[in-house]
Amino acid sequence: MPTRDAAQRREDAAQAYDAYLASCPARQLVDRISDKWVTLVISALADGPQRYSDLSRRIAGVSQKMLTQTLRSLERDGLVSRQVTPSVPVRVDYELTPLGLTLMPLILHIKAWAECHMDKVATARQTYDATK
Amino acid sequence: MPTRDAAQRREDAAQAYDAYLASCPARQLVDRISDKWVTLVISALADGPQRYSDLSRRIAGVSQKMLTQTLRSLERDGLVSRQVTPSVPVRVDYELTPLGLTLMPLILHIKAWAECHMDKVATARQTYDATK
DNA sequence: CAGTATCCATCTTGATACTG
DNA sequence: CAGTATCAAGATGGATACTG
Repeated sequence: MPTRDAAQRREDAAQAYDAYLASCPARQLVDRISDKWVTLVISALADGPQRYSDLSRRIAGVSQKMLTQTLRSLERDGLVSRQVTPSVPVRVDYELTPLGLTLMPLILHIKAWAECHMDKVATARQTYDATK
Repeated sequence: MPTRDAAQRREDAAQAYDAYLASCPARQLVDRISDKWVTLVISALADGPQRYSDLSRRIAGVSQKMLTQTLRSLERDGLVSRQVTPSVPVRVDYELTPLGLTLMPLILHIKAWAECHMDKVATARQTYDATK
């Protein structure tokens, strides 16, 4: 009789994996930019500081909840800064931080790859779907 | 009375946004690499062809369902090829396609950025959480 | 203007069991 | 070995209503 059954081993593997995930910086970044709205917000802010209402207009289709949530998480990660002007009505501007700016080229590279190769991906999909 | 109420306008915006999403190649790519397992599978395959069982062992914590699902989607996108050897028991090897290989440098860049800057992100998170 | 709070549908994920 | 099928649970996101 083994000291560990299959379920136990699987649990161990899952825990080891979680630890790996938690310590893997690339994984964390991917989790970050993989958010549905993060890249859109960063792209929008690439043109300079924007007000909350500007962002919600530029990123059509985003709900207040998601926009706020995305901005909060980016602010928490130090990628975006938030500045409140206590006028009436209140005005809030968002801006990429220096750290956020270093992430920009990365997103541009992704865009460039996509623009070069996504047509091939689309073709591959059609071929695959037709074959299936 | 306006010809469109607020709900109507929001719906229009959402549809326009969907159309934008559907036609935006960068968006599609982000959707692709943002998958929880895609980057891990591609990283694993960076070292060369791997069998299904090898992959499931290297990417500890992935369920059969998710591994299969991820491999299928990558195959569909033309990023990974699947080769079946009809022996007994059957053997299946997965390998990056030329297209998949062009995606590699991108992922390496992401890794490089992460390794350089994620400590700052971690610090920013701690500061934010402490302030809050 | 710039949010917060709540509810609810849906999508995703994983555990489990079974198969050629 | 390399899957497929099914079901339950948690995460996700959007609609809606309200506020300093």
